[in-house]
Amino acid sequence: MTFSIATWNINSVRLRMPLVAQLLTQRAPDILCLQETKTPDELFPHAPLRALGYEHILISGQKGYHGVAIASRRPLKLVEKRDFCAKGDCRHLAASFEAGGRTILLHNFYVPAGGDEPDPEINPKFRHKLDFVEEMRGIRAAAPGHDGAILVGDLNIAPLESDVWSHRQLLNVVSHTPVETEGFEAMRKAGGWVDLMRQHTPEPQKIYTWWSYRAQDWRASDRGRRLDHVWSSATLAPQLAGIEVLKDARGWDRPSDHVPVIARFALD
DNA sequence: ATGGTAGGACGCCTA
Repeated sequence: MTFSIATWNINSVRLRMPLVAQLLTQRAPDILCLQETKTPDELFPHAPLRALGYEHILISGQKGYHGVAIASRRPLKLVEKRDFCAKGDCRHLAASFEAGGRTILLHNFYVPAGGDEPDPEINPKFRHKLDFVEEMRGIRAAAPGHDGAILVGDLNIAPLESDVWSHRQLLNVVSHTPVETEGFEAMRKAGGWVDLMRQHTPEPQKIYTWWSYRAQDWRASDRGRRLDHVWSSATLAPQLAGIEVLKDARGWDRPSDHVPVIARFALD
């Protein structure tokens, strides 16, 4: 059997529910992970997701900022909503589900963007981002009681040179500074996670999942970054059948500045 | 070196 999971920073789930419906209708992933839903739980748009067959929905939302959600065709069990950095932000959901006879643990993350100034001494938002990534070391790919784990989300860091349009020009830009990229890769490896997008599309091929709203012509200038990620435990990495970055979604009507990433697994 | 756009909520913060 094949199993697919999509991740998308949607930048307001209420405003962009028509785009979510378009994605689900066109690609029908088994599970959709959303970030930046910007919607308190009591106002989350359950009905259109259920109507499309996504009857199992977990949400962690707050008014105006952040917020993550998981919508699934198959049953989900809530495992954890962890309050990273104890700020009360809604930036994490963990759930387990069954696929191909395996019990899989899924983490959905929205890592803080970190502000503009890449100095933790003068910018508390950057300090928060570094602390958050450090705390993610506690999230392990080897999960007791599970046969494998998947971690997706907007991690707001582009770790490799080929994850940005210009490594040299972004070295001092938040999302690609050495303190972020080195801490990020160290955290990923310490947790036992495999970077599935790079397993499927090795360096030096460029991968971008985000293009700024501020570009005059995002497609022409193509100054993108890979801020969204799909990781798995080593137990699931050999089953990866493909990864697709839906660049076209950046050109949809009133788009998010991030595009969906869909991973497909072939589970026996 | 700078400013550029977008969303939530309605002044200004965050991305």
